[in-house]
Amino acid sequence: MTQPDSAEKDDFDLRNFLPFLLNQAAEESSLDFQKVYKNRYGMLRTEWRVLFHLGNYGEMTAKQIGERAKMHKTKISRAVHKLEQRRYLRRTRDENDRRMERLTLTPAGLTVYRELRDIARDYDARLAGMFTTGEAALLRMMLRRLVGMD
Amino acid sequence: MTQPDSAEKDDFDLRNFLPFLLNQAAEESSLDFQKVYKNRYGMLRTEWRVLFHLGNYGEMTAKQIGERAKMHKTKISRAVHKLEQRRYLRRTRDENDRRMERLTLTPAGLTVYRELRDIARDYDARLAGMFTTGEAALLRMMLRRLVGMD
DNA sequence: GGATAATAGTTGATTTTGTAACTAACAACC
DNA sequence: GGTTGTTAGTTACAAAATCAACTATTATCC
Repeated sequence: MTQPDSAEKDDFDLRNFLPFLLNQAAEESSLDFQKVYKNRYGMLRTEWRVLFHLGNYGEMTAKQIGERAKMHKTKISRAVHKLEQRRYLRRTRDENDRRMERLTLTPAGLTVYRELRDIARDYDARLAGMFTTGEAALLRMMLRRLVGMD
Repeated sequence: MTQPDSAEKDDFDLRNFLPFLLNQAAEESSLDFQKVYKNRYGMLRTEWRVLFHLGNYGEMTAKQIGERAKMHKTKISRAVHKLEQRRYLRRTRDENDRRMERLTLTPAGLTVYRELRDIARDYDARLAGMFTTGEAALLRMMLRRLVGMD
């Protein structure tokens, strides 16, 4: 592993490249939590995202979830189907605009959501525990800014 | 979108959940740069990652790349094949241990690497420009810690 | 030194994602 | 009020990721 670019100065360092670091961190930070909803509930990432949105925000349409989660509508469509099959959510067509349907969690879905939410909360605390309170707050703030949430 | 959990206090906020935020930020921050290597060189994410590792660190084996990039070996195997087809890299079997092969960029591969590296550098600067110098440094530090790089 | 286990990398089958075309319902415009 | 354009969501097909089984080579250990 010699530097091929030692002649020209290659001051670029992949290990500090933000998109790379963010991807690594995202991957790493999702892994343990993923095991829970995957092994315990047989859910995919797309599915828990939909579940979490409905649990956290309440009734939403597929469109709205797509906007908030930045997920493509086909992913959502399929996730909704799976969650419906498992009786975690119910869909009711909007009578004012019959193109869209209102999605809500069933009691069973809400139970699962609450369980996963509690685990998520602990998990988040564990991650945040790697930093001081101020640092963690700053981290969230910066990530929100990167995402355009502020 | 009413809060279904208003009875019990649901102080969990998906918008501040670190794994979610990290995923969003990673997605967002990869998108623009992805367009470059995708549209301009027809490369996949896996492929530019391998290319960047070889360009940035010099000669490596597939195994080593897998460890650093936390990519599964099948992904790497396929990415290496593609890059080889495009004559961006060359593989030579290690004579001491004939199971592995040393991967190096060809001059053509190095040229592409340098071009993408420069774009990456600019792009990174643009992202970092959303924060003060100190904040950006802290962000990188925190991400590295999350990834277990420190 | 020969059997057994481990390692580097590949291949094939399955699952998941991405892309584009589609249906159904509504909106806008003339 | 009918044509044209948009929007919500689905479906079909192609591309890519995941998982398990495989080959070839080296290491271990009796």
